[in-house]
Amino acid sequence: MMVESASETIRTTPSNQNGISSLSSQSDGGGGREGGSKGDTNGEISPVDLLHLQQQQALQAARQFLLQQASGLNSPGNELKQSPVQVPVSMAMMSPQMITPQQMQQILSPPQLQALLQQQQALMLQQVTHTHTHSHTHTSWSQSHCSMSGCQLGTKQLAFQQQLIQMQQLQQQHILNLQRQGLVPLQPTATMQSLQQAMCPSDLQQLWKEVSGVQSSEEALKQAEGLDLSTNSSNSTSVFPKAASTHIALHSLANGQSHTPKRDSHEEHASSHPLYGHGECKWPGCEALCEDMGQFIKHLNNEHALDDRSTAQCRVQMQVVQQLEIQLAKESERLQAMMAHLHMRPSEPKPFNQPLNLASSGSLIKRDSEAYPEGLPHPPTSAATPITPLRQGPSVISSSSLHTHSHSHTHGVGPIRRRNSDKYCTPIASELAQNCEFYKNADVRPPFTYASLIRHAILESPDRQLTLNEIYNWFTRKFAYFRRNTATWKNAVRHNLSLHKCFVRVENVKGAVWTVDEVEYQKRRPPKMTGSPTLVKNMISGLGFGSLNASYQAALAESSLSLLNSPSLLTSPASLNMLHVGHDDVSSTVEQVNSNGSCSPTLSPQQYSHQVHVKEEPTELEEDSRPVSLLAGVTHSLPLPSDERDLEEDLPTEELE
DNA sequence: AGCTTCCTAAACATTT
DNA sequence: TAAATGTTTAGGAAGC
Repeated sequence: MMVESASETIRTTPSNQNGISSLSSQSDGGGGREGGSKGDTNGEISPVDLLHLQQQQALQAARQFLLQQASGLNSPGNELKQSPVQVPVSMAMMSPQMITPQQMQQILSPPQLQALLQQQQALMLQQVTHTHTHSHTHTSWSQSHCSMSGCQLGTKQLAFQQQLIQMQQLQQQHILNLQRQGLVPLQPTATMQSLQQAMCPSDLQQLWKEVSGVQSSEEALKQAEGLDLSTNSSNSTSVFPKAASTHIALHSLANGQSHTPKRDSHEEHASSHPLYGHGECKWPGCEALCEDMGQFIKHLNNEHALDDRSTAQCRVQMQVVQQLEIQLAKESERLQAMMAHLHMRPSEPKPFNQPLNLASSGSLIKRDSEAYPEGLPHPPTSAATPITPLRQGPSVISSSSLHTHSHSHTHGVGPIRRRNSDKYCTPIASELAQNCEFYKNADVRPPFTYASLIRHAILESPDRQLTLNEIYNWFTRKFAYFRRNTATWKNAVRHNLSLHKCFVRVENVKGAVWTVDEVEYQKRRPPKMTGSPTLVKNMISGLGFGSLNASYQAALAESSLSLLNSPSLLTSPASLNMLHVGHDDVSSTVEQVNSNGSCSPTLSPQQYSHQVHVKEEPTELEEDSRPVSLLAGVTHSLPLPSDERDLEEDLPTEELE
């Protein structure tokens, strides 16, 4: 019975005369000695022992054959064919993870080999101890171990060390081979692609076949005794992913050798099963054809029940998955480093509370300032990281500073396009805060409009007013890009200051300063969403807000929180109005929600606008002195009134320059 | 296609 | 007077 199993096992492997011949000699000798060994131990061979012996013989034969086959499959340059004597097959039998070095070399990618090697070393040490204290009859089946069984521990350890050394050599050889074949890049870290290539299906299949042949004596014993090991078969099969399960046109060794009658465990299988597909069992190394789900389940329970073999297969599968995960982690780490190098945000998992330190300027953008309306996508991030899941949607796509030079005018200063960004946008403060160093040092155009930059510069200033020259300085200080083509962009700045109503020129004793009329700024674009809480909410929950990354959302949440928590907000109609009009970016959208959804009744923009003096609407207030909203900033250096602060959208508390 | 926004350029006026 | 500052117009590009 087990003999049949063994023969079938051998038969199902691809024919390899050399392998078989060598296999025969090996297993024959081993078997003979095993009998003697058993006799020495028990005096007679029980039926169970006989079964065990036969099974182990068969398994050993299969293993040796595989070993030979693996050696034969090695590339011609691989001279590390291993003599069977050097392979502690018995150890492999005892430890399901144990795979012959040749097969490892063929099956696993370098990182996998690395991990497996380490694990194997540990197992070997275990086995050394184990062998030293116990007499393992089943381990003496193989010729190699038969000789070892009579040796002292030191000899065994030496053999194991040789084994380890050889495995390491094989591993290196394997790497070289793969590199020669172009399967593995010359870099130390293989890419996922190379990993997949290295772990081609046939390799994995071999691995599984090998593992399928691994059965402990305990299992043989249990099988002989008809023990039911399948009680947890469903768990054993479902718990482990079949990430690397493969389909190979080879018949499974396992199919032929497992004759253990297994009880049907009542697995609850739906119409589909992860291990069943295309009419065949997808258990690693098994390709048994199953006409239907019922048959498959029966097959699963019979052939892949909870036993040592299945456990070993699961272990290998786990290792495969583990290795893949490790590899994934490495690659992810590399990606992070790459992105970090390119100043891409996902690479810099900054905590939200990261100080927004604009060191060079000596100014700090408070997190409150992240609520600034305005904003454009994170340029470096969006520009080159289509993979980042955090920044999808319109805000991501917009112009990036990395490509702005590609179009338009022949000058070095390309247009600052805002497009989508202005609508869903990233708060400029957040953007700048997180990439201030980038913009400071890289000659990259910020993806913000002149207007938004000017506004930000003004709002960032302690008094929310800047002279033209101060605005210039802010530009050059914050952006390396604006340290050249000064005539062009300065002209643009002046042009924007004059053109946009949102910028209010205020005469000062020392000259003129520029301030921001927030209402006008918000009015720059059609208030598509103004006053519509539903739309706002939809936007937030949907495309716009949902497309923001976590930090942005956190910033927005915090900004909205600060708004809600702001006593002045609740007491200042002007603030509410101001919030109400915001529409062109996320922060203002949030504010809208706050005002429309959770705060007091909204007031019309007009109610607020009277406090702000727009250029084309000079009023008596402006005539006699200056707008109320500007008074505080211009005439006093005092903290802004609460309404003013709210009006300015959570402006940073002054601690700048 | 038309509208809007933005950018760039430039001319011109005003202020320092 | 020159430079800085401010205003305005024009044209092109791009998105909607």
